[in-house]
Amino acid sequence: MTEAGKLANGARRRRRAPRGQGEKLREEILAAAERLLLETGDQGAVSIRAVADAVGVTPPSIYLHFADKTALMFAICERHFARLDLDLEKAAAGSEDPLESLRLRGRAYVQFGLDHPEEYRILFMTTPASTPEEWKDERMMQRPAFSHLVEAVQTAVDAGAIRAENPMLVSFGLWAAMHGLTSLFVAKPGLFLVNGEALIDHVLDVQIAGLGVTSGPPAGAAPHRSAPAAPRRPARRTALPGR
Amino acid sequence: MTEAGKLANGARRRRRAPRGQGEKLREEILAAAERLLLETGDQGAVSIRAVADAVGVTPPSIYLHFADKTALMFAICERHFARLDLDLEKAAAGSEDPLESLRLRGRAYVQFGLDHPEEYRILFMTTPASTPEEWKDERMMQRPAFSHLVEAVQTAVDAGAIRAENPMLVSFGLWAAMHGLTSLFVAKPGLFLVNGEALIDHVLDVQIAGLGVTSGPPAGAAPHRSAPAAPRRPARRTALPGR
DNA sequence: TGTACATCAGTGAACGCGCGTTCACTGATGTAC
DNA sequence: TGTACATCAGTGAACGCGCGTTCACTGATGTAC
Repeated sequence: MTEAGKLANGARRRRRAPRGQGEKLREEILAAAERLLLETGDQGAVSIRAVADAVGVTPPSIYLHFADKTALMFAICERHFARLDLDLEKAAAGSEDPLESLRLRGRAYVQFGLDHPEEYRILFMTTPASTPEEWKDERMMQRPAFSHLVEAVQTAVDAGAIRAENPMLVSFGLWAAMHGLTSLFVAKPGLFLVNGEALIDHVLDVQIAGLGVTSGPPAGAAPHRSAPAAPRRPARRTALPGR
Repeated sequence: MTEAGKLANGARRRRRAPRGQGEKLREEILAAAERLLLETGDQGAVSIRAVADAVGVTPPSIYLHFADKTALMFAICERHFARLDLDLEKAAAGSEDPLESLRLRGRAYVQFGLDHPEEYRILFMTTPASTPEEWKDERMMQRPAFSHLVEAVQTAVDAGAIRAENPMLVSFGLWAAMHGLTSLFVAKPGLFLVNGEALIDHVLDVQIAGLGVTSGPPAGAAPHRSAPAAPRRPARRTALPGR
């Protein structure tokens, strides 16, 4: 039995919310869980018990506001997903030029991952097995963060800044490239021997330059003196996603 | 108490190895753990107990051959890392042309991730906190799989096929791009609405084309009619890895 | 102004689970004499 | 050829742990009369 007014860990117990304001605890739980996620940098360390402790409340209280642990984890992500879109839109608005706008978007994306590594991991680096229905697979593509990217690509295509027969494909490609950088930063913080900023710039340079040249029929594709453009090889059959 | 000759799960008990061949169990453990990892697709499901059961042996026996669970997990990866390098080298040898060779390398990389998703996850998508010393950070860059990539890039530069002031930077960029694709395939198998093969080809096209154009001073960088090349913006200060 | 009562935010204790790991031990196999 | 013994691959039982979740309950707060 713990001393009255104290929790197991010795922290002060939270004051009970007045009558109509039970919803306040929900917010406190979310905030505490978010903080834990960032501090520990470990999704596994964010247990129902740990969150309850951090809020100053007992574990069962969590269930007054969240159906189960998964619901809690994804409530956190819901917020960050909305924020990601906001960040990207704000960054993209930084330039009128479609290409530069795409660059800004790309940089903001990586920055988001650096600012919220654990959330990024949950959103984009975890297996769908632990993902609730509404977060599955295709549903993610219909989120604003992605559809806004597709629109931005389309804008650049319309302006003639990049050539694209298929804006969706280009969007996926851009996303994959930035995600590659971001997820490596997140998973292996000490990995890159080169300057991180320079690497981001380089990847964006290559993307932008490459998109101006290719992604249509490979007409004037060969710049500099280079070997002849590689022939499209027949698709190797494998367990690839997509149609 | 379980029936003699049976295990808890009812599976046949493995025959004890003859005198000098205790090492055989080590191989069997590795094989079983690998199989479990692939079947369940869940690193968490591969427990010491589960592996022991699969081999037909009791949990303590595992400790005759591996110091702890981490040692076991990374012994599995050690094998796959070696195999990744092998796959890449074999694929790259498929063409004399430096650019095409790079493409083949890239495709083989993605293929490796598709063939061994859980191992890929452990190698490249997990946090360093759970990574033993010799797998940390920079050490990974000294592995053959990466140094071979750097050499391949250098070869392409020497042939004049791509322009690169810094082959290391280019290698990281290529790796990041392919890793982006691979890790999304691994983490979100149903995510991509577009054809997977086409996406891989597209990303490679963009990379190769972009590398021919940029990565030096952005001289003749603007193809087609496009907005003027974006000025190098000053580095935003943040918690970026690298120097 | 006082009191009985309904509401509801939260508690306390316990559940069953699977985990990694340790420790003293067994018993078949091979060897020395 | 027979027997005592050393070796060592593997066992059986238990340890303590933290986890997600459930259930009957409490007690401060506000309201009706």
